Amino acid sequence: METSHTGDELARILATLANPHRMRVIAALAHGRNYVSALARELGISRPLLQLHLAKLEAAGLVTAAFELSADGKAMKYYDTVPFAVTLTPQSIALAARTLTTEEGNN
Amino acid sequence: METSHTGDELARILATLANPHRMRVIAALAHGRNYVSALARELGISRPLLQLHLAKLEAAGLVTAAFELSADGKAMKYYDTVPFAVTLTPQSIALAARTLTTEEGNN
DNA sequence: TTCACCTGCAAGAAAAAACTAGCATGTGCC
DNA sequence: GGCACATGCTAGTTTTTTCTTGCAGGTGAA
Repeated sequence: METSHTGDELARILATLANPHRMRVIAALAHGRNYVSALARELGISRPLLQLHLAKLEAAGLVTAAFELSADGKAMKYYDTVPFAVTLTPQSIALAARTLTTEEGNN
Repeated sequence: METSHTGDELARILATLANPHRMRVIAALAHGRNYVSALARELGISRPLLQLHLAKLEAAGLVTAAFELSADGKAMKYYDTVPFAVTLTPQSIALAARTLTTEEGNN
């Protein structure tokens, strides 16, 4: 299920996952999709903060968002996890590092 | 080769790997061990900066350091990669998230 | 209309990470 | 001694990330 990532993509994925709040978001969504207000209550964090983290997770391609109308006509934004599988080894890091574009330093 | 990590350990590993310089350090060391001054020249970064990154890599358990005397009696600090293999999936993240200690928010 | 729920956004404060510059130590060699 | 190489550390700046606060919009139901 995993296309190999560029160095920049991998760096972004790792940076995104390396955050307690975002790990908990992934954990919560792994149990099933949810909309942001309910998720904020479940995790005990403010909604703007959760939206920030969800935006980063979505930017990294780790979750997806979908609008849906609830039974009573409210617009709900549902988030769900994207199935991903990334294996980290010194070799996989070395391979990804070849495609890093981050400024000057090529090795 | 991988003992399962706590949430905090995993977060630290990911945060450590999510940096272009440190990815390049891993890549360089994957080819073979090296000492810090030579490594700094190879990567084209300042030695203090490299030392900072090496310290973080070592703190995360991704590289090891060993002192050695060169032929002409100079003390050299050699670094090498530690073989690691971490697989990231929504499920593995969810599992690790259970052991996060980062303050208040338990889900 | 008012209340309770959903969404979005942005400005500013606070905290953490990255990076630079500089000085210290020691060695062997010319 | 002076030069070239190795190491270590720290103080201060810059940059990035995180988080709060507060406001905007919308819906349906009492």
